[in-house]
Amino acid sequence: MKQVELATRAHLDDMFRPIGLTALQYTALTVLERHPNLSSAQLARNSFVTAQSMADMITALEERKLIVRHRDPDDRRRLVLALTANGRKLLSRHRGKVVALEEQMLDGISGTQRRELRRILLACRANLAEHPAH
Amino acid sequence: MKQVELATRAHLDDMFRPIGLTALQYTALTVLERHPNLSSAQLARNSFVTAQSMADMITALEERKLIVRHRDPDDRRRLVLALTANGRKLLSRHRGKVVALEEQMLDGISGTQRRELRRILLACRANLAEHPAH
DNA sequence: CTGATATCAGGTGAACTGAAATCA
DNA sequence: CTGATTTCAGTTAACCTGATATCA
Repeated sequence: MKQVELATRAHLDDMFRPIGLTALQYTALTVLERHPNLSSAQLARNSFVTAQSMADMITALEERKLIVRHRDPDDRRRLVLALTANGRKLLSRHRGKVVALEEQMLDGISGTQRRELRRILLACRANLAEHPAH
Repeated sequence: MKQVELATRAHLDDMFRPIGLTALQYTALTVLERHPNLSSAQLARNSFVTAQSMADMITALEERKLIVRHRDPDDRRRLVLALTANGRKLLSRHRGKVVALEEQMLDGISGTQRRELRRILLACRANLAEHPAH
């Protein structure tokens, strides 16, 4: 599992190095695309990392003008995240290459098996979250 | 994939923190158990990392007297790795807990599906290694 | 000479803990 | 007061590149 993740990240890092983005930053953007108006803390929980870990990435993406943050008027503690037009443009510009990489990784694996893989990974994640590591 | 790996490592790190071992160090020991007499460079390739990255871990394990290194008489460049009695004892002492964690992670997933998962992960790794990220 | 192994030195990304401020 | 969010500061594990020495 780790080796697949490592290899995938190396490929993605190569892909995004020319535009100065890491694999994880790109991934965070795609999460924000699917789930708009998350706070940094929610995004961290979604990614199973601490709020502090997520903060660095958020700051970098904000400096690159790919996301913006604004206070939630209903809960003034929360800083809601949103993609900018720049962020959306960047995603659509690179989506094809990322899909192609996914296709390379899953070459020879049927649609049924891909759905099975997805289901099993989600189950593993849930099973490990039940008795959290401390 | 990354989240499952992260959660697994967090659990393993908690499990081995009392004896001052990281999850990856434990994993390296299990690899050496299954494949005795590997060199550090072979172990690195096996794990898809550079020889330099592996070196730190090897040094730590040697200092802990869990492995020993000795020159291969047939090829005096190679430093062959072997588990010590201490290393083997440590593995057998903790195997049960690690198997239990694996069981927790795979709870509700059938034997057939587990074999499928393994096969797919190996295929993904091979597919990503074909056009390496330089 | 080329290529593999090991090692030394230095650097980075991406996670962590701890502590403090803000606010529901 | 308790609990969630955000932020500041410092730390760590586990990677990396580059250079060098040994040896097949």
